[in-house]
Amino acid sequence: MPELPEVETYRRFIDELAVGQTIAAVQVNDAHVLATPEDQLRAGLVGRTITGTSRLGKNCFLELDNGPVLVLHFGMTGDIGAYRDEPDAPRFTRVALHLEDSGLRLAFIDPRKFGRIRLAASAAAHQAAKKIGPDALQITAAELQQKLSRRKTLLKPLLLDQGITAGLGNWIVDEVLFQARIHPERLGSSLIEKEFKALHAAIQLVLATAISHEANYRHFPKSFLIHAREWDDSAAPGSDAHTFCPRHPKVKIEKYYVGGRATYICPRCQPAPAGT
DNA sequence: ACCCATGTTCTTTG
DNA sequence: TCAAAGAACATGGG
Repeated sequence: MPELPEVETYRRFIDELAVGQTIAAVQVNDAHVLATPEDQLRAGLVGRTITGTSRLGKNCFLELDNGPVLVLHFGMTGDIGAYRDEPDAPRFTRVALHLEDSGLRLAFIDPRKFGRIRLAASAAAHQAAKKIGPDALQITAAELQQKLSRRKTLLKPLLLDQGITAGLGNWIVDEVLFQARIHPERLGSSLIEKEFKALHAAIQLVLATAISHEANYRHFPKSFLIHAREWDDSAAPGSDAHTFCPRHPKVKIEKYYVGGRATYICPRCQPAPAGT
């Protein structure tokens, strides 16, 4: 789940729960998710007060009263939670921050352990170190066009590249390209100005919609492609209406692979580029 | 038992 | 140097 809208939802949760709180202890259940050595992490966190939160793409930052930030990246299966007593700890809690004032524990949950927790000097320093581009909610249409228009690479991998713009993941890129009516295998350099505008508008639309529903895609509008994907294999036999294009009730959504990632398109809305 | 999976990063191949 | 595919990571769930 953790693409930009999920991470923004987590950030808001953390902001309400943890800002103003002092970290009493750092509980490490599985050091695998630590990108900063455990002793350094503990030294940097215990006794510090969380002063605020921010987000860049899929990264969430907890700002600390002495300057550095705690960076959370949720990988493919990361989540955030809170609990009071250890028996109530969510399954797969890998790290927990004990909050001094409320007595709550903030849980970093991650079954598959692709997520990472680290300390960085600042959000900007982390952005530079990881070569992360502008946040997908902040990037302008002109900036996006400038970054894509000289690239002879398939559009879908370009949009997934966090160095171009940060926060778009596999499901969202498919949704964005569907809303913009652009095929994922178009080359960046093949788009015309109008298409860049449509692409930028679609990014804004999809992210704003997802955030407003706290990333609960089951509540997304019927005009969204995601229903074809999510319910693809969970639908009862015989009820396959959701596998058709929201705009073309007789056109089946197609699934195939682009850049190794499962990709869903409407072949009518998103015509393939010539030569494929 | 087998196959798939939301992300990132490295390796290989062309 | 670039583009694209594949693999690796670690594990749960269908």
